Amino acid sequence: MILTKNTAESIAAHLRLSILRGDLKSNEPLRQDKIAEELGVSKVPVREALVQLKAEGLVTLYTNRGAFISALTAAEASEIYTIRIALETVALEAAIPHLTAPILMQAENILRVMDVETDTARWNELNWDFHAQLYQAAQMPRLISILEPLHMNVARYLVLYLKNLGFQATSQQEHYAILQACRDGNVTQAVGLLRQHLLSASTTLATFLMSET
Amino acid sequence: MILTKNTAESIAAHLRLSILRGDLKSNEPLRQDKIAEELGVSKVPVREALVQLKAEGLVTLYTNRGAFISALTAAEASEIYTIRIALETVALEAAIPHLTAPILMQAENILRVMDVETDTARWNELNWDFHAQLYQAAQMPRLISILEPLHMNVARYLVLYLKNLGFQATSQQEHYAILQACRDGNVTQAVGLLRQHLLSASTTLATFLMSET
DNA sequence: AATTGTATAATCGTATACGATTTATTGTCA
DNA sequence: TGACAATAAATCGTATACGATTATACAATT
Repeated sequence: MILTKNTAESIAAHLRLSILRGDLKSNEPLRQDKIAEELGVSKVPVREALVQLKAEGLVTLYTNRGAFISALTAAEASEIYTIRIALETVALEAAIPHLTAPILMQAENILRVMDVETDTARWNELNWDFHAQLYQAAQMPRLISILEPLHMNVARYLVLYLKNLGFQATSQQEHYAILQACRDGNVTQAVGLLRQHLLSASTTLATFLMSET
Repeated sequence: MILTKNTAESIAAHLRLSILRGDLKSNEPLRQDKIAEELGVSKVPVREALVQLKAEGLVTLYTNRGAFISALTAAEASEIYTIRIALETVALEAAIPHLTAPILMQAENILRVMDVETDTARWNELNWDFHAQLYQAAQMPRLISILEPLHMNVARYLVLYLKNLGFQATSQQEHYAILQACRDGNVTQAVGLLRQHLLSASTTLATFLMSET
């Protein structure tokens, strides 16, 4: 019943983290033999992992040419945020009635850790943890499984921008505001704040991607 | 640059169609050896196809136990429709300003074919073709790639219900109404009609899934 | 009769091997 | 020198083989 991680899933998790952490950059080729050798496995599970990552949009597969880290255009980033806004507002709206004290406490704890986290990649992970912590109360696992790869797709670019400015500070203010609205059970305000939060991240990323040629 | 269909993708397409057409029923096991033998290939590409279908939610993989056609509970079906409503209304809204005469014509042609189509499985495919025809004008490929498997997940159950009642007739009326609103460029009405259209399908499926014990 | 244990069969997961395709390199000719 | 063909190298895609895991059948025990 429990699905123990097999080799392919472990490889996928490893590659996912490498992409999120920026160790693997956009358009970089992922050589099956090389990955297999590095991890001490054969190509077959590596290929299965790549198929999985392709479904998540993190890599692009070209037949007989191999796998490459997907690059995001400004238009694609904008599309992802449009989707995220549509889905995350639904998730939060559905979640708020089911938020309990322990959930809110845990969400706040994540924010407190983020306040003092200096590693941007780690901060990025915690960022999603905070959002996911709230959304999971909606009891919509498929919705979350759709959101997760969308988040990762933009997060790996945002992480490059994080160190630049006061993005993290602004973001944290918005997080605390959203959390407070959730505590108050104010659905309209919480959803509105979340939309603004995502929109500001969207424009930040858009300008960043534009500047990159 | 062009991605020619490799063996795994062909197998995935074949299995997808078998699931949609109801040849493979819920909870039915998918034996890798059997599929490989039937299609005259080895297990490796079959496994890659199964990983792909798992990502689409059509099959569930248990480690060392194999693949099974995913079964849908009433709650999961409801969740899928919640997601679809959120995304498809966004898609239609974004699409309407870009709808051209040829697109509208093609959409109407699909509806005309559906009017006289007796094979429910084929009708089901055309149903998605109609919606996708409109959505594609939104220029949001990732949104459509998310919607497609969601549609297939519920369509394979709806097809069982189609023959029963005047579901198809009602559905077609709604389709024509949506199309007309699109022609008029009336975004509010089109989106409202679409929401109603999906909601009625959702309740239809919910009652059907409830009746199945 | 129900339950536990064991042997056997079925099935899965992955390493290895090899042919097919693409990419890089070299060499030839205008 | 530059374009282009031929060859070599790298890489991919898939079949085969085999150990590992799980399911099944049946005997032994309580």
